[in-house]
Amino acid sequence: MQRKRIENIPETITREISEKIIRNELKPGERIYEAKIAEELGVSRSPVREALRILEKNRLVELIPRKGARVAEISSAHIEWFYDVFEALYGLAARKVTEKAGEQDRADLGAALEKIEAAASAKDVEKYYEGIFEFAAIGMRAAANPLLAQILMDLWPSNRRIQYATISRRKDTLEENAGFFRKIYELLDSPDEVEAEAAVRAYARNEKQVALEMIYGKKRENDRDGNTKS
Amino acid sequence: MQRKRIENIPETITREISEKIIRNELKPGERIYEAKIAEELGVSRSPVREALRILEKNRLVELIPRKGARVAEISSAHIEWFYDVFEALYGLAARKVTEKAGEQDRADLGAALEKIEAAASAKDVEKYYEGIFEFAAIGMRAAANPLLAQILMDLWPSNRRIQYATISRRKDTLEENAGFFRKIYELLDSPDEVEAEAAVRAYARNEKQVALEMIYGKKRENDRDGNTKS
DNA sequence: AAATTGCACATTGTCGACAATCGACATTAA
DNA sequence: TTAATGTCGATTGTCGACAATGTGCAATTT
Repeated sequence: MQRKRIENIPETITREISEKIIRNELKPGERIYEAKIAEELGVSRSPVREALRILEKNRLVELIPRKGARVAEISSAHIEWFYDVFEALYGLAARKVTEKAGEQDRADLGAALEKIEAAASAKDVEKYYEGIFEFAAIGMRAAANPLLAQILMDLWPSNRRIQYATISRRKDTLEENAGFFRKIYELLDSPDEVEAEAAVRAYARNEKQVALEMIYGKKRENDRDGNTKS
Repeated sequence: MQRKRIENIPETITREISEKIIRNELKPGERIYEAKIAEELGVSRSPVREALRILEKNRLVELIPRKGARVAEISSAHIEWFYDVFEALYGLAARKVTEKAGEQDRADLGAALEKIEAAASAKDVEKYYEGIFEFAAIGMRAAANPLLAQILMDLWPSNRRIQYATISRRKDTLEENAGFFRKIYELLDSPDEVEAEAAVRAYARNEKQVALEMIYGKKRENDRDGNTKS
């Protein structure tokens, strides 16, 4: 008997609004009214309120007490802030994975990588995103740090939002990007966790660069990048 | 008239419960009932519910849907998880501070450092904690990354909780600890952000070590699993 | 006309009541 | 005795109504 996980009402509402923000149907700065959402979905305001708190955790909305909810802004500064944190935390995750991952984890990561590469060569963006999500999720499990996992999972929707904004250009760079994952995968097996961390950090910096150039033109040169390759 | 920031009811409740958990008056694993808290404080369950979500963000309680809230566990694994994340994020913050801090920031950091050192030589633990909180808060501002700041601030109560558990032993090591902050402060001024990051990471690793030894003794030498229940 | 004040409306915050769900216990059957 | 099942109390989830607060407009004053 399939004990299907029943989705909460707040989770459903969260997903609903989440998608709209990621797809930019709800614009940055736009007000979100509890009563309006509640009526649209035929529920009371209580679960809507809870959904808005979850969306705040996901950094998709900003809540101001007694003033309400707005769709979170997104600027070049936001993108830098996001990827700097992303780099630090996924770097840590990579180091932990090389230290702790077992056979099963490595096999699962390999399977996810295949999915990523298949999607990349087929230029299937949806499948590609599914793949990197799986890769990340398996990595979280293997890193064996639930606190880290939860922080990163809370941040994932913001990641998707930024990626979505750059989706048109991304179709061309899918295979190049998949290359990062292969490299990461191979280094996760190495005995040197520093190299694995470096690979993930390089990926994060690349994502940041792509997003910034994509959205705000290429107004930033890498003066002193410090990218030491040995 | 001082336009003091008015504290929300949920914030008040959060602080109330927060203190109890940090002081270990509410034990790990203990159930927290919405109705009970609501009655004790003479409010309805709505603000209590919201307070519990905030406490979940602070990692002081764990919420399980349709089952309720429990005081978060605290084990050697939890401590390792916490300080690994702490190290990665404060390391990032340190690097950013060396890059971005202005004159005012550095002056404020210096003032906070003085407070820390004064409290340390007076062996005033409360003042010492105030000092390091200020130091961290100013650092957050100087690092100029609100996302990072918010994540770290959400984690602060967990930090306090772990430190509180080791408070008795800490009185002796206050000055040694203050030394870390002086070193960090001096390196934040150096042009080399890598060294500043390294100093902060060393501090984090030391905190982890102290907490682990303090709470779990040195029982973890040849025991790879560490699962010794009596 | 510009600034200030007061008022009306829109929106969030809080409340008490009811519904849905979970866990423990007792009852029954093998 | 032990395992399965039904029932009951306790607890969380949801609801609609009311209270408190903030916002924008209009009237008033200078």
